[in-house]
Amino acid sequence: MPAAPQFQSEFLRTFAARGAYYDCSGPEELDRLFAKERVTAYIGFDCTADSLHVGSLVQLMTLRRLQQAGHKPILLMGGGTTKAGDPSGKDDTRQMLTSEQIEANKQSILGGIKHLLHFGDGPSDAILVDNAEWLDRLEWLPFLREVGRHFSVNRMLTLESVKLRLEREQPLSFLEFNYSIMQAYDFVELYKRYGCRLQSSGSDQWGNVVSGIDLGHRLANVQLYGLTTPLITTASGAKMGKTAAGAVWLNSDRVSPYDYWQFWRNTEDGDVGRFLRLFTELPESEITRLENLEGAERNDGKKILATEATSILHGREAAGLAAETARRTFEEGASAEGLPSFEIERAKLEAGIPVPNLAQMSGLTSSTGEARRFIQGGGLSVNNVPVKDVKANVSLSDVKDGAIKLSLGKKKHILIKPV
RNA sequence: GGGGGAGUGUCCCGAGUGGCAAAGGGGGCGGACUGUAAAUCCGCUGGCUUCGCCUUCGUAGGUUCGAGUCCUACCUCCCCCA
Repeated sequence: MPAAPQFQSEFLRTFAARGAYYDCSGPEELDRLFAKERVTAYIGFDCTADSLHVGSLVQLMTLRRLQQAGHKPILLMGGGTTKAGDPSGKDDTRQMLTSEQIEANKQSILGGIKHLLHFGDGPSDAILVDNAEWLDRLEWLPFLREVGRHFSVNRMLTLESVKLRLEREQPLSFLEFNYSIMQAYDFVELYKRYGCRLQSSGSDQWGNVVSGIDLGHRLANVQLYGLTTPLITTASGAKMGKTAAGAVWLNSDRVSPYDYWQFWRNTEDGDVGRFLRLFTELPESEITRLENLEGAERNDGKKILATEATSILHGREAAGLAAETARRTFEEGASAEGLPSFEIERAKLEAGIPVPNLAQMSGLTSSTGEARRFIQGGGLSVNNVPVKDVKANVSLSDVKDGAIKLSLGKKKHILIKPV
């Protein structure tokens, strides 16, 4: 990672101090620009799924910080680029999505991140645009003559995303090959429409950002800038936010605020300070204090990280609720109300249900076979007591305080409520 | 258009001689130890009405008591030639 320069402007200084800085085109000039005027900057997100996940959080935080520093963020939804598919970081061609799916994804993504930015007409209010607005309408030959002539295939072949596919002898369709041209075109289009001067992105998009800057010179005779953030990995080197259960999604219907809070609560020791800087807005002095706590006190830092990060995404109330549910569950061992629950007919329970079936029905395990294996490994508990026998039953007599607490390991719990 | 090669457990990579629920990794999950951490060790990592049955090796057929393994056609991809 390149060392961050000594920035003068408020925004870039904070950006770097928070650990979000990776690289930048023309750092001195961009710094002067930020010091002198309100900068319009954009970040694009593709609509490949119905929710973003924590991998995009650094980018979202960048938009938020721009806004807080009085600049103007543009949230670009890639309704158009998604129709091509970004080859970056993918071995295989993505499945082609229909326009309807893309539109539905877009709406869903927006719903999940609405707390993060303030949209409107004010000077530093965020703008929402969809690149399908212009990309959908392009005409093949005029586009090639106006824009395509500025792209050298020789250079495009050296783009990381393209090179990787070629080296691995993985297919790269012509459709995908055009992705970086579209992204470059977006940048110039946003300059023309909104005076956008800066594109921020993850470091993996650097090649595409630079293409946009070049195109700005050629089509609009303007100096555009790029600012990238580092790829966030955990202290043990794993890509953040991917588990077997899937990505840590931002939309609450995929990952509940409680589970989201838990995700941050389980941060490795070595990541606490870094994550507090990146994903919360606490002052540096407080972060320094938290990251220097020793031993078990480190958990205090993790709880604050969890609550702050959850607040930014889901609001302070939901975060507080998640924190309280976690406290009751882990620190008091109680069957806290806020845990996920599953309702079952009283009559069925009265007759007695084998534990593996109940685990499967409630969604705690994906199959009865899996539940059986967990029982054999001692990983499944009823009311905090490990189940010993695969054939064990639960019935009404196991109901305590209106529910049976079924647990998978120490962290996953579900309340079975008879109705 | 011609020639050569590849597609394996739906997380990924990858062995596989006609008897295979299919080696080995990585990743993930569970247990022990802890602090809801890391490291380490152990276990699990197709489904079910589980001492048994069912479904899996690109797709569809065929040969065989038996097919991931052999044959045929098709699909997708890679490489070379044109």
